[in-house]
Amino acid sequence: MRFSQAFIRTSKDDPADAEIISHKLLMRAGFIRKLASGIYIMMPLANLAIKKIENIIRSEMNKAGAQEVIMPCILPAALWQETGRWEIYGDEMLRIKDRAEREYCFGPTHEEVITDLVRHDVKSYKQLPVILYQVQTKFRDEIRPRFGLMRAREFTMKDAYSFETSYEQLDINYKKMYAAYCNIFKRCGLKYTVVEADSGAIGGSSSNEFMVVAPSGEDAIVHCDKCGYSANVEKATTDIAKILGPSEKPSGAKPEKIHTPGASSIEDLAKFLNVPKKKLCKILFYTNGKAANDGREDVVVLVSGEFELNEIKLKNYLDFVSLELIPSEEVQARTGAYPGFGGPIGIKPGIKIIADASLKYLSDFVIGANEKDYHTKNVNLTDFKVDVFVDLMMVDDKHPCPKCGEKLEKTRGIEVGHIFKLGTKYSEKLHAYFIDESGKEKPIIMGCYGIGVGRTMQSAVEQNNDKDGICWPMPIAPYHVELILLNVNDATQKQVAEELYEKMKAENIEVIYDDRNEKPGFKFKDADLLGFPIRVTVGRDAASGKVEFKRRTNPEVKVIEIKDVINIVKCEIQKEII
RNA sequence: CGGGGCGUAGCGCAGUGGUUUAGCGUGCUUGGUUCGGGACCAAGAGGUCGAAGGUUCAACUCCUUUCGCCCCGACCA
Repeated sequence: MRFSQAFIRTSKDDPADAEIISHKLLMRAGFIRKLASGIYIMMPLANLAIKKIENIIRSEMNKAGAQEVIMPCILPAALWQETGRWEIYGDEMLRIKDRAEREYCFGPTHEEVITDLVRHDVKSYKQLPVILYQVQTKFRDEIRPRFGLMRAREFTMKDAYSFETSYEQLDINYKKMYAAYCNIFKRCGLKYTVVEADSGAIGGSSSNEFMVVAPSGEDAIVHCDKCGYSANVEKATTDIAKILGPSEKPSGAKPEKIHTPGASSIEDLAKFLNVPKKKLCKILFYTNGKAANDGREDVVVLVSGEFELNEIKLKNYLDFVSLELIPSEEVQARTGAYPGFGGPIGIKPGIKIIADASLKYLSDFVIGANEKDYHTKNVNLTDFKVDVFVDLMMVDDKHPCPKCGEKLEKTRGIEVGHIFKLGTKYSEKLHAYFIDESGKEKPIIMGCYGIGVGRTMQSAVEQNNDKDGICWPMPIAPYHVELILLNVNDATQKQVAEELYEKMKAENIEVIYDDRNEKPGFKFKDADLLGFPIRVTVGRDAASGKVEFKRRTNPEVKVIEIKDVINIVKCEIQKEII
């Protein structure tokens, strides 16, 4: 491609509405343009990178035995009504009507469609297992789109779905997809980590997220360098026993009210009583936010004073659409507890008491007495009723790894891929059944596997840039080589550059040739901003048969013989494309 | 949806109730000089000041409504 003819416009200024570096760079370098909030145009350069990512994905999916299909974007309401998600999906689903007032949505995901397809075409165990995938546009009406392609409303997703006759088969396919995903992100040149994730609303027994490590990531993750344990904080846990010590037998001492004036926080109380936080119990009051006459549900939550509550875990456990703290002035009336000095003894009947798993390690602990300025000490689990114990603690980077006890590291990540074991959630609702060897009808077991394509591209930029611009990893770079003619008025330079350009094209080298009549500095700045991995500069040494060779990420400039250019370039490209 | 901010030339921004012709930088066009890290000179083109309504002798400026965009939160793969 000749730069002079390319549809590329770069800018010196950061766009006003971009916040993170990758968004700024993609805008400045002319890769993407915003059409509306969360809706972007892929310019030619972005399209080239996207297509490379898609092709890496395709090759790995195909290698893993998956088959590509293309499902529609416009999906009829009826299917979604069958699974109940027409209502559940809520405002995030973009709904439309046709001229006959028939309802459709713009597909936010495709479990319903693919399951519908399979229920019609698969009848026998002999047709299973099968993995189908597509690379296609999704629309999710996000409450708050942000950071360019990171959280767009319209975006390209590779979504795959597996169908099996047994959980053993599902495990095999899940592992295949896991491995394919590792290959995909590795081949894209990304530094990524796989974390245990909460399967959340989609359900299922197991779920992993593929995270590109970046400080701007929207997800917090913990990682253990020693054993490799990695998890989203939504899901992560720790070695509670190691922190709280082995559970001791209750001493037998009777619960006793103690005066603790003004000590309503765990901090104050620990100081006032001069006891470690792990001898204290924290109590919190949550609600689903509904009105009293409209299905309101209030719950009491207990956590060891040593830990913070992880609201995401709590919300997922409760399956509340909304989780809110009960306003402190209403706590007493609604739960019977005294805010600041609340305790589980004396809670109104009917209010569920949920305890973090850490409570099992507590004995003779201190908790509020439901009376102003009083706590109760020597409390044990035998002194009140807990409805359920659930893992609700929030992991911190001072906590030990739940698997090996080493200290956990906390980082942030961008979720570029997510894989789930779905089980029979959709097959049962949509009646996607098969006949097994013994002639029995059974629901098909399913898995689903997604990759955000645009997000993957932007993550690559987020992870590979410097003060001058983007540094594309070779495998997904829109062009491998930028060939720069420094002075278009110098006949020798021009001839050398033109010949090199033609030769590179003939050798199928992906090259963009900066033949514009611009000053050298201007071209260098553009080249750095655009960030193609190899720069070949035809300048003053052209007369003596030499040009310059430079890698984007290496400041060193090598002067090489013109006759060697093709070989050197090809060699550099080859060694970085897996 | 709550809180905050912003809509003025392609982009980034200034600006003011009373010079009737709305500015700066950059980008764009033309001519010339330049040519190794975003050159210089000159001449140009480009705006219903987001939209609608109102107040006023007079509105880009004040008021109301509305649309759009960004940030924080809630929420979400």
